[in-house]
Order: sequence, then structure tokens, then C-alpha cells
Amino acid sequence: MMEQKSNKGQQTRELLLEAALQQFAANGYHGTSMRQIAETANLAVGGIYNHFASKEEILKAVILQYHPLNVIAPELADAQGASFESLTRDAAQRFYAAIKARPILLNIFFIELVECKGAHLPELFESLLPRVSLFAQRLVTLDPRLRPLPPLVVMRIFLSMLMGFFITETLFAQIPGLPQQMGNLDDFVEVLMRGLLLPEQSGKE
Amino acid sequence: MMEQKSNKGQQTRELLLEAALQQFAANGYHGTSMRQIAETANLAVGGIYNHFASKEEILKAVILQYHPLNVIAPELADAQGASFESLTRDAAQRFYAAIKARPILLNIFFIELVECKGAHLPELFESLLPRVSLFAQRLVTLDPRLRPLPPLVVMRIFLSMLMGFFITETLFAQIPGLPQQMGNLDDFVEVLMRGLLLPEQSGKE
DNA sequence: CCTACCGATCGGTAGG
DNA sequence: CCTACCGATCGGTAGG
Repeated sequence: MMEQKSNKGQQTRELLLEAALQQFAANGYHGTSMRQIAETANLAVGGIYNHFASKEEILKAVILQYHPLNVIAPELADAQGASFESLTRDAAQRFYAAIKARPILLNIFFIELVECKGAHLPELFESLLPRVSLFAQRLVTLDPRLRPLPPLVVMRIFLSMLMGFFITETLFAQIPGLPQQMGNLDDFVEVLMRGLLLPEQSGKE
Repeated sequence: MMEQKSNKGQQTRELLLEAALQQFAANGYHGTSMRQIAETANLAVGGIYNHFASKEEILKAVILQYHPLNVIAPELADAQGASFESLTRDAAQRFYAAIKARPILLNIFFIELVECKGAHLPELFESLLPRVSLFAQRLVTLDPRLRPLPPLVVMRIFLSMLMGFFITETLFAQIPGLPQQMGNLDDFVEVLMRGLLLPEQSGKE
């Protein structure tokens, strides 16, 4: 009980962040009003300003907390696997599970690029890069058959493939009458892994 | 001279679309005002409504015309190559050139997903799917070593890889102090092609 | 195609 | 943390 000193304020702040996340993801930053955020959080407009100085500050907090790269980074750090294939598969699975659990996070990614012009990326990457580099290093040293690419390039291709999977999935979800089977994550991961490995030297030349 | 009958109106309309494209890409849909669009096009607010019924109609026209998938589709149709590798490389190069020429088109993609919730995708895909399917068919029938995936799945992986390349490039462009060499398109295309081909059967089993 | 205007809503605040 | 309000700006239109 005594431990919950400033808990109430923190709780309301978290509630506001969740409300803002929902609204921003649904309507974009400029498409969301402070009234909408307040309403979603069951607060009056004025109440918001006890927790955030401005609408922009809310967006900043939402992005630093909910940007998908920030959500995925710890998953990569936790990924397990003794071989290149098993580590890649586990990382991809964790990636998949994290986004599936909150698909709207992808919209935060887009909003940051368009409406913020990437203004928070430097701050975001400051904490991200070390963790991601570590994973890249782990991945790259696991297999001598890997193409001779810098670890961060391998990482970039890994991220591109998975981001592409989710973006195209979002795309296809909104289109009726598409052919049923449009591929699944395993197809992507197989292509990715095979592509990152050098072709076997089957002849002597 | 006589041929230019209704040309003036069409020219102003095009001018407005270009102005709207610039502003939407820079600030998002809700972040752009009719005044800004008018100003960029050197028009008064009221003048816009001689060409478009509403702000939403402008956005719709911008998306149907400038959505990157719509810009890339003809490039894929024009791509040449007698082998799987050469066709893939040519298509990727055309893709690359088209986006490089107008990187802001990517923002239209994002705006459509977030602020329009993909509302224009069905109409967009109606004209896109046949052309893209044709390319996918062409690609898939060129090489028996290809993984046994449906042509549209191959297409999806191709698109994912290239979209991922550009999105990560946009990402990295905004971050100072990144390692210099972060990979180029050729790396992506090599990984993509090798990944799409089945591994060589080097043993007898 | 422009000027001048409409009601509505915006982000934010004073005062309690 | 809410009520009631601020000036500014929004999308859109009437009238010419």
C-alpha cells in the first residue's frame, strides 16, 4: 500500500499512452484530437496536461515505447539456437509472435516516418543498435557458409524480409477475392536462410 | 491550338495533384490543409473545388495515380530477361530506378495504410493484379530450379525484399553515425535469387 | 478562379 | 482532475 505512492499517477499515464496508441494507430497523429485521446482514457481534456506537456510529447512517448523495432529488439536478444538455421527460425518466430500480438504497432512505424519525418529515429536507434548488433554478431558467427556480408547488412536483410512479410500481409488482408494461399512466414524464412548461405560447391571448379 | 480545348483545366488539375502529392507526402493527409495545397499550386482555396469535390477526393486521386505499386507495375511489365536471374535483376533495377526518382511515393503507401485504412487498395489491385500476375508467371516459368511456390507467393517475396530495401534505406538515411557500408540493392537481389532457387543436389541422396 | 465568409473543431489554459 | 473558455485554423461555400 505504501509502495503505491505515486502509482496512481503512473497508472493514468500508462492509460493515456495506451489510449493515444490506439487513436494514433487508427487515425494518424494529426487525425487524432486531444479530445479523442481523453475520451478513450476516460479523462477530460484538461486532465491530460497533468501528464504530458503537449500532444507532441504524447506522440514521442508512444513512439519510444511502442515502435515495433523497440518491441522486437528484446525478442531478438532472447532468441535461442545453436545453428544458423535454428537461431534464424526462432528469431523469426518471436518477431512474428510480437507483431501478431499487436499488429497496430506497424502503424506507429509508418506514422513516425511520415508525420514525424523520422525525428525520433536517432534516439530510438541509440538504444536499439547495440542490442541488434549483438544479435547480428551471434547470427553471423554461427555458420561459415554465410555470405561474406557485414553483420549489419545480414541484419538489414533479415529485417527487410520480415517487415515485408507483415506489410504485404496487411496489404492483402484488405483485399477481397485474392487467391487463398499467399504464402506463410515459413516460406519467407526458408528463402531468407537459403539466400544468405553461399551455394554449395558441388563441382571441383 | 485548337487541340488544347480543355487543356487548361486538365493542366490545373495536374498541378493540384502534384501539389497535393508534395504536401501529403510531407505532412500526411490530416496534417495538410486545403490552404497549403492551394498555396503550393498558386491557387486560392475556392479554386480547388472547381477540380475536386473535397479533400478526400484529392487524396483518392493522388493515391490512385501515385501509389508506388501503381508506379512499379508498368516497370515490371516492361522488364526484360531470358533467364530467371536476368529478368529478376532487370525488374529490380527498374523498381529501384522508379522509387529513386521519387522517394516520396513511399509515403503515399504509408498514408494509404494508416490514414485511409487501406480503403483504396481494392480499386488499386483491380488494375494491378493482372499485370503483376503476368510478371509472376513469366518469372516462374523461366527456371525449373525454382522452389515450388505459387507464382503470387514468389511475387510477394520479391516485393517484400525490395520494399524492405527501400524502407530500411529511408530508416538509415535519418540516422547519423551508422556504419558506412549497410549493403546495396545487389546484395538483396543476390540473396533473393539464391533463396528462391532450390539448393543444388550435390549428393546422390 | 478569387474574396470573404460560415460553423465546427482544433490544441491548449485559467481557475478552481 | 474537470469545466468553461481562448484564439486560431479547419473544410467548405456563396456570390460574383
